[in-house]
Amino acid sequence: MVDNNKKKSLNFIEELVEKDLREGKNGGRVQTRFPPEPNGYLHIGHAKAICIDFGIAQKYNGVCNLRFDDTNPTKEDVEYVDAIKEDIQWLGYQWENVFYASDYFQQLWDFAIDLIKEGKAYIDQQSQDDIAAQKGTPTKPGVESPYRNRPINENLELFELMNSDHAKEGSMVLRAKIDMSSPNMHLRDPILYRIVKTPHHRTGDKWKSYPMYDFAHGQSDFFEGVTHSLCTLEFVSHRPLYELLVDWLKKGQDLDDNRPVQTEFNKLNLSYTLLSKRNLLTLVKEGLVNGWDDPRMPTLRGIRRRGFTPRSIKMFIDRIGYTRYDALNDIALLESAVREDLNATATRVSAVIDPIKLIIKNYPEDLIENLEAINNPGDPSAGSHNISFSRELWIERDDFLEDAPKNYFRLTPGRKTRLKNSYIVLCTGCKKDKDGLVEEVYCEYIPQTRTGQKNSNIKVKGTIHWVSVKHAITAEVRLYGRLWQVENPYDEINKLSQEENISILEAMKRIINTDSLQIREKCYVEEYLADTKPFDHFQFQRIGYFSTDQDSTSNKLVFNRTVSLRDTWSKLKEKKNR
RNA sequence: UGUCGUAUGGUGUAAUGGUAGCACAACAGGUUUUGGUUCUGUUUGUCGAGGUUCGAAUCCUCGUACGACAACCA
Repeated sequence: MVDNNKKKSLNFIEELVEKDLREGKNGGRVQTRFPPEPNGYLHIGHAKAICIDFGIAQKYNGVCNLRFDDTNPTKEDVEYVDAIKEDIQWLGYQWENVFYASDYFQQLWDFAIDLIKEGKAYIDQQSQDDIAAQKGTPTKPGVESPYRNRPINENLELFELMNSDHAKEGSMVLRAKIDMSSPNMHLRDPILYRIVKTPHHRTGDKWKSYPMYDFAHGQSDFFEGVTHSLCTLEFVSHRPLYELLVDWLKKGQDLDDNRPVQTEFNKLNLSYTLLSKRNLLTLVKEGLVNGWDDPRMPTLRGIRRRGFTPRSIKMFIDRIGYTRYDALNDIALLESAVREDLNATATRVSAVIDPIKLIIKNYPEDLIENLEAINNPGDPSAGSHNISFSRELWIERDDFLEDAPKNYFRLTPGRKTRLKNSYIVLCTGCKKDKDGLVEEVYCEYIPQTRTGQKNSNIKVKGTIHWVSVKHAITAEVRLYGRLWQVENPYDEINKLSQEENISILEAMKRIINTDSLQIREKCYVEEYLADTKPFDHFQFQRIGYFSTDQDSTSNKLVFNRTVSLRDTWSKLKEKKNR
């Protein structure tokens, strides 16, 4: 254990686990599971679940298994199974075993037969609509199905039929006989099995009927020996059913020992971010983004491509915590976490993303100086690398202003500015085209002011970065902004589509930020970046943190902006303008 | 009009009947060859009304607000 004086307080789940351990429950065993349905890519909301599922097991010397909840073949695919595994491992977690709910299809089927024999389940042959209508509403009790008291033998026969070639989708379902007037909708004779004729990605066409989530989940937990079944708050109302089915399964034996207990925590909501799987699918299908791994997507693949690190995601999740309050977390918290991580680890380089030429009039035409650039000022062990300096440099258009206010610390005629790692220069003027757009900026360097030289300590307010024109490598830089214009896109989309009677897609189009991707094709980066590999992280000094894109090659470098640096200067400007 | 759940600064989260603390954000200042980092300081909070108690964010009562639940999805 790390010796930290500040005791970090436990979240309510850790407290529960410690209490169970103290009381000797389950023989001191802790077992969790991460149970995704393989029907899409994992997103940052799943990361929160992954961190608690695997984290609890790690912390309490337990086991965490990966279980694919693959009970609906119409939505699932192996493609997702592999992607999910990769994403979990990228986050830095490793499961003990991989299980599939489909491994338990036979056991579940046998259990269902037991229930039928005990008179606890029956076949309903009504239409979907009729069943829904009889279900009542949260405030009105339901009505019992006319098939509810069908003889057991008939139920058994029909259940067998449900798994035969003669089964017709929608013709019948198996329901639990519980209580149609329960205030809890999930207890109003929930459907246990339905007929699905789509082949399953693992069991092929062996099964024609598949268990519903509620019939598979708790039982799977029980079969595996899960002690702590952690899930999100929307399953709170499923818990009584979960418990009832486990009771039925255990037939009253050892009721309290080695029984999986469901505990719910708040799912992740992030401002300006959409995390609904359905809606994300729409984004991809409609081409509103460039695939699941688009750096604007909240999928783990998107986030990774954007340049976020596993550590930053864990830091973020650790900070927002686990509670039972349905919070909306500020995206700024995630950004601050990645800045903190990258600030400590990213190599500082120079890149000019809105170039304009700076000519040092009094510097020899063909002189090239080799200068040293510190890799990370906060970490001396990170070392340094070389950069080339010459008469013509690329600088940011922003870093010159012909008519500057007095608090502007960069190039403006008559003022001195430091060129990072190099000389102090005196700005002398610029050349403009016929439209008044600045084409070139001129300056003179001041001798003996280079880093390490005798006049290098002259006080200058501003320092700007640069890249030598002769040595620069052209690169493409992709800048990302928020994908959504509103703080809570999910709510807004639903509200819009309801109030204005438009489709979800239409509603999405209304609030999407059409300016969320800005591609800068002609940027200049220093030679040091020539052999960068995809997913490398850098700080482009004075601009932000950037990550090499997966499409980047030595012929065409491509970088993604992960997040900008904190920028008190532009904040200052904004305030003035107001 | 039911059941369940939740309310602590702008956001999130601690305090487990005993000094309302932390992170992010914001603001002010110092350091700085990144208007970055870092350091120092500041502002802002217990949903309301009663009750129990020497003492309540915490326990009780009644309100209020918000969220979840009516897929042959998970």
